[in-house]
Amino acid sequence: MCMDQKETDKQTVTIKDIARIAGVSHSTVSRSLNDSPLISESTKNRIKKLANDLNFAFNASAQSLSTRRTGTIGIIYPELYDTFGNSLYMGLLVQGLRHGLEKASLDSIGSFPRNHYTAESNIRKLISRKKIDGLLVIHPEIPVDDWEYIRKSGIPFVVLHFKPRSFDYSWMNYLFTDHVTGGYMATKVLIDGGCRSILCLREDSDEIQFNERTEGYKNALKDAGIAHDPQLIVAGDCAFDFGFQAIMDRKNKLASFDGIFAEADLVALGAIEALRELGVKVPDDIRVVGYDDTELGRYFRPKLTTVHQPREEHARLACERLIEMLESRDMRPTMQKVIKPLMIYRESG
Amino acid sequence: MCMDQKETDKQTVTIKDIARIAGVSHSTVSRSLNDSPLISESTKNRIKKLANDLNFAFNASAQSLSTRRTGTIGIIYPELYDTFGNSLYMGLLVQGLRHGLEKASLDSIGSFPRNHYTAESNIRKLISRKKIDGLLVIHPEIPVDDWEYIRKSGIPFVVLHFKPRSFDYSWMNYLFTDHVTGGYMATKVLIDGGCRSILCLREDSDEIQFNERTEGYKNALKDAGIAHDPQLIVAGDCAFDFGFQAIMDRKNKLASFDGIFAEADLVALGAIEALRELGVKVPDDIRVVGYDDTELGRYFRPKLTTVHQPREEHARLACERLIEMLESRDMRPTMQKVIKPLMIYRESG
DNA sequence: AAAGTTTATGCAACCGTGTGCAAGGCATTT
DNA sequence: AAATGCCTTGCACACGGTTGCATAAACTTT
Repeated sequence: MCMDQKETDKQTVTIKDIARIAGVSHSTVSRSLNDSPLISESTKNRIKKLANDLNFAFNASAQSLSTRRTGTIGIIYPELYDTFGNSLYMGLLVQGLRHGLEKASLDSIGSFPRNHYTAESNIRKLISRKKIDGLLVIHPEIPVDDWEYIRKSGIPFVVLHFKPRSFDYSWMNYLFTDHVTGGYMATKVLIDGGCRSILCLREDSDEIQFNERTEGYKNALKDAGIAHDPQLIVAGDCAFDFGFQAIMDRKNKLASFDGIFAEADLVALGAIEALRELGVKVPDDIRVVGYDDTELGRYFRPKLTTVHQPREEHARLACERLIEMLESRDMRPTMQKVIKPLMIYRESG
Repeated sequence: MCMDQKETDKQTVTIKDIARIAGVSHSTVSRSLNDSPLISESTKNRIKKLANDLNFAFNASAQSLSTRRTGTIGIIYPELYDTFGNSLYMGLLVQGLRHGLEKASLDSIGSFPRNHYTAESNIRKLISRKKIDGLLVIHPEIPVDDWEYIRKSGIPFVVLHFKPRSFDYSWMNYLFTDHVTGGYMATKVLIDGGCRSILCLREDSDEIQFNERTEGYKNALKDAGIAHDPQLIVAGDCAFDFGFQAIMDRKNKLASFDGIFAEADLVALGAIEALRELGVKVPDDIRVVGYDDTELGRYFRPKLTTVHQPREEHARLACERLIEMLESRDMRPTMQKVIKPLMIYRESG
């Protein structure tokens, strides 16, 4: 009597349904839809048309179970709200990765290394439960046992942006930025602009990338024959307030430096704001160079001279290599790139 | 002789392996690990211990195929790089959602509504292929046919932040911000501060949320008995440069307004920068109020007075409702919330 | 025309897990 | 001692696909 029930409850169509309607076996349907050369063109076309008419779609779970391919990649990246500058950079990088994966019809599960609530390893869970085919890792703090697990699992992966600390990455496929060169270039800009005493505002952590930036800073000074003054290196957390406060703390000895290398754009902007309030002109009195080339630096006046990390290129290359690994199953570290950053000359430095 | 082969190639352990080793059937293992009351405590414990020793993990695909549950939620959200302000807001919101889902052991696939390369609908694909159990939608531009598809599919979902245009959302579970009130509050702050001619810098689109903000602006003027001057509403794309340029374009008639309501923080900051260059004091000469409470406004001087949207609360509530729907299968729109934003009083307005 | 070859299809097993139902074992009841 | 009932477990099928192998049909070759 009531047809609604049947209409509404209609299960989604499977290859068996198609097989029944077309009067063939479900194997034939499977092969047809997968474009197997074993099936005649005429049958294939008939089946394909039918599948299309019925709005057929493969059941991803069933297909994965059978093929051992999920069509999903895990992207491990840090919480966004750490620091503002990073959050944007990270967002854009992940965005780029998503696009790269999309091109190959791959979905992406975004995740943090550890579960926020149970301290369980999200990475292990995704791998062991076979939810993903591969991994893109962008995180400064992957625990050693997770690295170990990733390695043993043999899952294809590419590491981006953050060099693993306390774990050997020489066998991995990776893509980093040469922050030594970045720090060097930034400092060089200041030196070339006539600065002789350069304040370095750096992140207060032993994250490799910041150490490298500082190393580049020191190298540039040395090459220019400028004695390195440890007093001029100040550490804090990479945020606007650190830059602002660092300058305010020194308002009575502003003459002690004539340039500032801030290891993050946001810190540079904080410093500039403080200088402005103190009536110091940037870049006329003090030059300032940032790092990261977040959109921020383009907006504010004076426009920020900064170091650009080529995130689009990073994202593209990483996806390409990962997809290659998925297909070839060849995990050898054929991509170990350390990309040189780019100096963006604007007004502040 | 050579055991390595066997050790290395060891397939992942399945419940059948456990069954064989424990000398029981795989059903017993399945039931034990799922804590079925049908199995005796002693057997359960034995099996669980064994599973643990063997590092067993369920195969997600197999489990999904059988249970029709993937444990994965799709999050549809816009490209990050649209406008800077939005990108950050979006990132934080998505972050909050991830955390909410994590609490219930749900993974999340992030996606855009349309594939960037093939113009195919990512939403339909995720649903039809049964890759996800539910959907969190944060996007101003979901195509009508996608909405239609979502509705027919019967999949649980919650809409956040963007009211669907050109599609009836009265039957959906949603969580929006009351931007009329937001616009009203922002404008009221200016009026209370003594402003009588308020420039409104709005997004040049017919996105509902911006229309609402403008509506609130008009309402506030009306309530204050101020005649509304259409000349004072200027549209542009919500970015720093729009705010900057809008002021620069009016540098000869700065006396024609004494307050600015910018419908996005970034626009407000652009305007403030322009005013600063023109020697106009904020808030002494002209008051400025922004919208969104992106971290930006906290940093720059004068600190931005702005309208805060409670994203943490949005994220939490949305996840709770979605999880509830997943469990109860009751899709009725019991959550239709329009949350009032919060005025953040700082220095600029 | 018979044998051989190619092409197209179906059968059945498999991927790893969940679950209704039957059945065996044991304790309790009559 | 037989009947009853509960607790525990296994069997077998289902979930929706893929794929090796057998086989049937069509086409060549001699």
